[in-house]
Amino acid sequence: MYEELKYWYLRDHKLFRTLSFSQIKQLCIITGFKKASKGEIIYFSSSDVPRIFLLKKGNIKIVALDSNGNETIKDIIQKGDLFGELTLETDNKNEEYAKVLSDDVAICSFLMSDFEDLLLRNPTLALSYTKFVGLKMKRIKNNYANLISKDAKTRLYQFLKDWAEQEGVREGNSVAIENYLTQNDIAQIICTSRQTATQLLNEMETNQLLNYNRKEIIIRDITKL
Amino acid sequence: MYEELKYWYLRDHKLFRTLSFSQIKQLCIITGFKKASKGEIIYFSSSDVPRIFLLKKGNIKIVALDSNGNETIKDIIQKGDLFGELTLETDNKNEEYAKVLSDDVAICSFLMSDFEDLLLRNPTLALSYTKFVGLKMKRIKNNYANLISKDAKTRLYQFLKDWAEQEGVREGNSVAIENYLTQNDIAQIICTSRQTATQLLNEMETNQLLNYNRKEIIIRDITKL
DNA sequence: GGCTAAGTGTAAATTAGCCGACATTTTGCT
DNA sequence: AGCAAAATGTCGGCTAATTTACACTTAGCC
Repeated sequence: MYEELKYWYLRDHKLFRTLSFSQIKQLCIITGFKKASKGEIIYFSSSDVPRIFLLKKGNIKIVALDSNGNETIKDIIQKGDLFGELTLETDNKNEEYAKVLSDDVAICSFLMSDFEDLLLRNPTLALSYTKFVGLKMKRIKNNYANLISKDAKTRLYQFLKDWAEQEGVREGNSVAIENYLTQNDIAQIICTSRQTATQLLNEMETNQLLNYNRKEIIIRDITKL
Repeated sequence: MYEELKYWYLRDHKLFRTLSFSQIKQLCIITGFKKASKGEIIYFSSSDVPRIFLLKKGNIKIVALDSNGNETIKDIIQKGDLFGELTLETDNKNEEYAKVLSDDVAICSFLMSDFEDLLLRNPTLALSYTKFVGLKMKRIKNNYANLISKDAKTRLYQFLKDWAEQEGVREGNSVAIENYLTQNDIAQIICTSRQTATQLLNEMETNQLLNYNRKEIIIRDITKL
C-alpha cells in the first residue's frame, strides 16, 4: 500500500488524534492491509502472530464456533472500530473468525508487540487506549445485562435503538438504517431463534413501528421504541 | 491510617509489583480506608469524586437497582480485586452500591484522577492496567456467554466450578468452599429464580454431588461437575 | 427464651419462546 | 431466463423455568 495512506488510516482514528503527524510517521506500525467482499471469511487465526485490526470501511461480524459447531455472533464491528486482541493478551483457545457483512471492507492491521511498544513510548496514548478498552467493556456489559434480564421483544427493541443510534440516518423522529443483516443474524445477536425474530419484526411492521426489507430498516418513530 | 500500611496495601497487589518501593512511596495515592461488617451497604455514589477501590479483605457484591426497584447482582468482588470505575470513565446514570457479604471487609480507595496521573507517569503500569482490565473483560464475557447459551443447571454447575477454583480449599478431588452467599444470591448470580436454584441444589445433594449448608459447601468430586 | 425476619423447601399453574416442519419468496449464478 | 440456495413466513407441540402460594427452619435480637 502507499506509505502516505498508512499514516492517514491511523491518523483518522480518534484514538490516535493526540499524536502529531510526525509521530505517527515515526511509528510506522501498520503491517497489513486487506480488502474483502461480502460473505468472505477472514481468519485471524491462533497460529499467526497476534495482531490488532482496524476496520476502515464496511461491517463485519465476529463469529465463534463452540465445540458442537454452533455459530455464535460475538460482536458486530463497524467502520472505525478496532478489533482482535484488544486486551493485549493472546488467547489461543477459541476458534473465532470474521465474516464480511457489507459489500466490501477494508481492514488494516498491526502487530500487537509493535502496538505495545508504541503505548510504552506514549503515555497519553496508553491512557486513551485504556479508556477506549474500558468503554468497550462497559458497552459489552450493558448489552449482556439486557440479554439476560429482558424478554426477546425488549431485546429486539433495544438492539434496534442501539443500531439506529450508531448508524441510523435520522430525519425528525424517523430513522433509516442500512440493513446488512439477515433476520437470522439479528436473531443471533439478540440471542433468540430465527422464527421468534421474524415474528417480532413482522409484528412491529403491522403495528406501524417500522418498515423492514432486506436493504433498509426504517423506524417510524424512534421515541416510541 | 499508618503511612507504612498504605504502601504495603498497594505494593501487595500484583498490578503494582512492577513499581519499586520508593516509587510507590512517592505516589501516595491512597486517600481512603474503610472497614465494614456483614450486611452493611457502601455507596460509591455519583455525587462523590470518582474513585477506584481495592478490596483488601472479605467479599462484597455489587448490586444495581433498575428503575423498577429490582436488584441485580453485577459482580462479586473478592479479596485483592479492584472495583469501581475501572474504565476510567465517570458514569452517573446507574445507581449502584456494594453490600458486604463476609463478616467484615477492608477497603482502600484512591482518586481516579490521581490514578490517571500515575498511569501517565508510568507507561509500564498503564500497559499492565490495560491488560488487567482486559482480563477482567474476558472473564465477564465468558460468564455472560455461559448465562445466555446454557440452561439453569449447567449455569449452576459452572458457577460452582468457578467459585471452587477461585476460593475453594481442595483436598483430593473434594473442594470445600466457605459459603457466604444465600441461595437467593446464587440464584441472582446465575440468573434464575430462587426456587429453581433451591431445587437444583437439593437435587445435587440427593445425588451425592455436594453437601450444602449455610456456612459451607463441600463438592464431593470436582471432576464430576 | 421467645419473637420476627430472613432464608429454605415444595408443589401446581402458567407461559415464553425453542424446535421441527413445512411453504413461499428472494437472491445470486451460469 | 432458469435453477439452486439462501432468506423469510407461519404454525402447533413441547419444555424449561417463572410465578404464585404457602409451610417450615434457622438466625438474630430484645
